[in-house]
Amino acid sequence: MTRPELSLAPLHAFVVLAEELHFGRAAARLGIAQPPLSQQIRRLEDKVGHPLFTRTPGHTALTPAGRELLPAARRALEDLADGLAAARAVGGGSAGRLRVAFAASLALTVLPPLLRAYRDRFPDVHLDLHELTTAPQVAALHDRTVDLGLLREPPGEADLDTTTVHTERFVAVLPSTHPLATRRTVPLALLADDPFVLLPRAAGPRFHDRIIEACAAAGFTPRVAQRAVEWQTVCALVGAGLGVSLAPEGIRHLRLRGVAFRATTPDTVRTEVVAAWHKDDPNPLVAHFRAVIDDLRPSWTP
Amino acid sequence: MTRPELSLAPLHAFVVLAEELHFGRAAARLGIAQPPLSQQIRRLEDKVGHPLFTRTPGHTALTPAGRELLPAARRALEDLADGLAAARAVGGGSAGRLRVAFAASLALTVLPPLLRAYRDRFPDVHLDLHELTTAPQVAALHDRTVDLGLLREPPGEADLDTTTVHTERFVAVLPSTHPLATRRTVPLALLADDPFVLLPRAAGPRFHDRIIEACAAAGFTPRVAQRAVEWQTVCALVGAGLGVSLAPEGIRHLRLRGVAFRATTPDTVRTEVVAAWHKDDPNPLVAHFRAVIDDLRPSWTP
DNA sequence: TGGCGTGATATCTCTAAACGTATGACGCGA
DNA sequence: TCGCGTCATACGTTTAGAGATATCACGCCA
Repeated sequence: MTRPELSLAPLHAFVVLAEELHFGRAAARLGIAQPPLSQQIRRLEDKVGHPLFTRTPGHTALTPAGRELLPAARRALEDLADGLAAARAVGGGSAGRLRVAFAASLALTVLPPLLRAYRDRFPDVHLDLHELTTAPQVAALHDRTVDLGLLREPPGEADLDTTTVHTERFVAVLPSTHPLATRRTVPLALLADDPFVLLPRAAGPRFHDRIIEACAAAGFTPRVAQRAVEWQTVCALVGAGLGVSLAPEGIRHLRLRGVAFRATTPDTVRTEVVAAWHKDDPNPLVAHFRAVIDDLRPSWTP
Repeated sequence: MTRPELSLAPLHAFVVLAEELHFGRAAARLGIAQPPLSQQIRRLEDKVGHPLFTRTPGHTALTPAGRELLPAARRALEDLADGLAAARAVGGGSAGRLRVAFAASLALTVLPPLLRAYRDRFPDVHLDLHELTTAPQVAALHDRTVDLGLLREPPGEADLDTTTVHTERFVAVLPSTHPLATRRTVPLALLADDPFVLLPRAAGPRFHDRIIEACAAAGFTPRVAQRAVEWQTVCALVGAGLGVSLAPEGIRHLRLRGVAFRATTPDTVRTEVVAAWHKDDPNPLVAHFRAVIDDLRPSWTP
């Protein structure tokens, strides 16, 4: 790439003159007087080294050299105008690409309204969605393969900022044949002797610990009979009678046969859905997504 | 087309910096000090309205907006560099398109070496060749659908300039059975009583008149028994015994069976092949073609 | 032949910005 | 904690060129 020999202003004048083929009218369209236009064209011709127009009295026409330069000039001007507009759109956050990771269970609850609201406001932003559990999300945020993550419980990493999207109560997941399934609400302590089906702790340590804490507060340590990586599987195992479980309220949307979801007491035990992003990420799309979260928060936390 | 908001110099700096991702090295490549580069980039960012680079100590990187602008800037710079080079080539006459008309009979004689020499010297010039008789050539030169014409006898038009490419003697075209075919040279006067086969006068009035004049100088007016639009046909008709003809020496190349070409006396009667072009045509390709004609002229006029 | 239209020229002003030197801020690694 | 690398800032100089007005040159047509 070599140093540019021309400037855009004279090239614009050139293009306009090539369209008008009349110095007076072209100057008017450019909003300048006629002499400066003559000068600009002359300077341009000096730089090119050859005349670009033939000026016969009463008729201005392009020379072959001018005809050769015209399409290039036009393309360059259009490219730059388009590129500038695109850069502004991206810079202003009204266009671009935002990479969002989310925990699988959120696809049933907060994710759809969030995406719909965001898309309504920024239709020119392309969303790359990645379903990931907590640990991979943190890693992805770390090496910048993802701009924003939606996960259960704040990850507590120094270089990540978070905001709460939503807090949920826990529900007890019971086989429908379970004696407690006849009650509307289940005190946690009554589950002390049941075997538990839980997610592996590594998938989301903080969330897992929250469950253990809740049980501890109720006076027992859950006996884990089985682990499964997805809520779908956890609930299916519960339905098969392998045990009970504690799950965020949103899991109710799964509606599996043979599985009952019951509110638990005390209802002080809650779990958070949070958004996380790289601290000081200058990407305006991230800020916009956060704004959408802030706007929607009241709508699902009554 | 709207007024350009950017200039090329800063865009060039932007592209170089985007390649180097290092202000010091980019400045060195641009041949300037580092502070001016910082300023140019800052001004550019001000115009765009958003940062184009993230400057974290030890690392300079493109922002999404910068990534968006980069290809447009690169394309614009390349387009203009290419366009400028092309315009210069065309303006300097080393490239472009030259439209040449020629009389059909010249395709056998002067045209091939002329085109070969021209093409050797200006390989990037595209030649549009049109076979036309004299009158259409003059018309085409007039409305600029042709840049240069090659024809027999100067057209004598006020707005056309001409140069002689070549002068030729006339040869008698005889059936090989004709009594005069036994001679090496044929005095024109001996053809006084033969019927003539000639081109239509309208195809090239001056050339036609030249033949009539030659006969008049020999003391007779040719009796035209037949007209034909092409030399090929004229000679075929002569071979068929419909008469004799007078033709420029170059027609010998036709070499038809049953037709003899014989030199004529007096040899003062000659015909000119001329090139014609619009007076004051600024097209350098025309000038170059004329130069090639001038260079080649000695080679075929001994 | 004298206006009219068109473009070129002359001259002046003014500003943006290109560039340099000197220096400051800041994180990072020894 | 002290350099070092890296980029930003401050400030001054210089220049290209964009713009204006006034005027000239020239062909054309009434």
